[in-house]
Amino acid sequence: MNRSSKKTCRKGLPAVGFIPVFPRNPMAIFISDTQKSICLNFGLAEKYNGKCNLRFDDTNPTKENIEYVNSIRADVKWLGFDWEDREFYASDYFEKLYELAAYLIKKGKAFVCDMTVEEMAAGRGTPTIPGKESPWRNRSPEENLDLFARMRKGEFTDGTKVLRAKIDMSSPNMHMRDPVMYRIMRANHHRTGDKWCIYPMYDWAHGQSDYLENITHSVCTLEFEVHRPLYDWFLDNLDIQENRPRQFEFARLNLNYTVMSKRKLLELVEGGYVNGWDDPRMPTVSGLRRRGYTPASIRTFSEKVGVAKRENVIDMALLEYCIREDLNKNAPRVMGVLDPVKLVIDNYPDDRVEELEATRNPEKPEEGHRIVPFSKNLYIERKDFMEDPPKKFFRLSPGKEVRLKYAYIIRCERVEKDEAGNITEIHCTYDPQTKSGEGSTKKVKGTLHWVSADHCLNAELRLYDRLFEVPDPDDVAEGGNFKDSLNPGSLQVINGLIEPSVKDGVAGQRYQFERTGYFCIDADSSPEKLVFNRTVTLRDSWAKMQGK
RNA sequence: UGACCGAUGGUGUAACGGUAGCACUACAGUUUUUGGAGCUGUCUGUCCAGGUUCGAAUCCUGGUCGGUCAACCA
Repeated sequence: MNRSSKKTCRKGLPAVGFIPVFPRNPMAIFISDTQKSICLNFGLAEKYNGKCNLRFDDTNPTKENIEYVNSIRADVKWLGFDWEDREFYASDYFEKLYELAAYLIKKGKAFVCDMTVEEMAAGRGTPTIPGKESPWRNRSPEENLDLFARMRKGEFTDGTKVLRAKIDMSSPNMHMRDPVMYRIMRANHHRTGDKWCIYPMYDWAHGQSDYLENITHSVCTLEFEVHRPLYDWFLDNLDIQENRPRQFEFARLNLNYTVMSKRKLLELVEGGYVNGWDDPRMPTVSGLRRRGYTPASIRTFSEKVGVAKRENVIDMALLEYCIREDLNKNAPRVMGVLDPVKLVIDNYPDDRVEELEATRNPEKPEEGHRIVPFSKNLYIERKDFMEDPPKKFFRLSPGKEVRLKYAYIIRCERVEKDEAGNITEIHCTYDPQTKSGEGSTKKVKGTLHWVSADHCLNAELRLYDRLFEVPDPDDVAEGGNFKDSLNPGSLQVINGLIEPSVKDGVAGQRYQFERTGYFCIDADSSPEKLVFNRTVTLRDSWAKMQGK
């Protein structure tokens, strides 16, 4: 937002409501413009004590359908916004828009034009060359009114006539060169059925719908900036003085390591590079939802991103920060081993099983604890053991001690290997004096997560990573394609072992797998086959150190 | 070769004409039964040139760079 629009906001809202406006028809809400716009609109309304309407600008029946509307509605609701009973459609106003158009015709400000699409394109000129006036431009208001009425009645075939605003064919702003207001289009509309065979264009319907809804701030993305003079022209020529809506523009959101254009996203979906619009790698609301993002994290993200008119590229790290911040506070902890290696505690009784108390969430002590079974045979993370460790490796290695989280301190005595030299079993001894919570003062540098071999659950783990390997996939070399930089490792499916407490989790339940990352149960999961999506890893300063 | 819009650390975003702040990132220290989280600190910025002014990120002029606009799409 620029200075003046900000000032307008600060002054408070004249009377009622905010914004509205919905693009129609994405298969999914993209976080780039629609989501940002939703958060912005509803956020502003909240902040300035206004109201935000939800309006679908359904002016083109060939490009809209009820599923689009429903998916937008579901996503907005999921984000946590409530438009109460203020769900509107431009099609609610078709009759009024028709009357307003007739008003302009009577004033000599609009005319019916018989040019073909090609003729019109040819006569439009270019930004530097003025266009030519339509030969039909000077029909009388009476004739125009009659023709317009007959357009509505269906007396003309599709594409043979349009209603145009009479403005200025030599304007440097192409949108002011007698823009089309209505076209003839015999298409079934998802709300008005076959009642109409003429449909208003966006520019015509939009501002007038804002006016009819008493909108004060109509917010849209930057590319509509050049439409604003037309937006205002309609209001002026309709002689609207009171309660004039005003259009404000903001820059859409760009994120690195992904693409944001609908066309490219569609290409990824149709080419099978991802599994649909709600693939957890997609920058869509439904994708992020499935990935495990919370509505709160997306709203926080939208706030942190800010609003301005300059082009911007937001670092994916900010999005990740927002979800980690939320999940750290709210996700219950659980232990899960992604790449298991067997660990045997030689001095632990064969048939003994201890039920250990493990903190559910250290950020919320009031949530108490869960029970985790501990026994002689365990699995730990393969990378938590090194036979020949570098310095500063605080994990397990021969002769060294670590704590098994919530359990005991153990010492590695020896390892077994297969013929290829891979470690198959790590043999340890435990110190019975060091049980968690029993006051042992013995300190060790490292703490490992683990699962009990006889009690753990198998689970499919879908490890997601950024979709592209480069920050700006759109920046392609000659002859290249944005898909060239697709990250082949953006989805890795593995089998992991998880502590038994997750067995009753339902789809959508989020956890922190201690020391590894945040995961949520996918919709594909079942009691027979658990499936988790990795939302985001934990920050890993050890990995970072090693990377250097 | 037109019109419109924009330009503040690596990335975003603030600052009635009056101390350039906040967040993310990065780095360092501290703490820790998650190498997580927390806490403390550090680095890096007003596109350029003129002008107005006691004083300019802010106002003016001219450049430079970037974006947008020529569907019966939205």
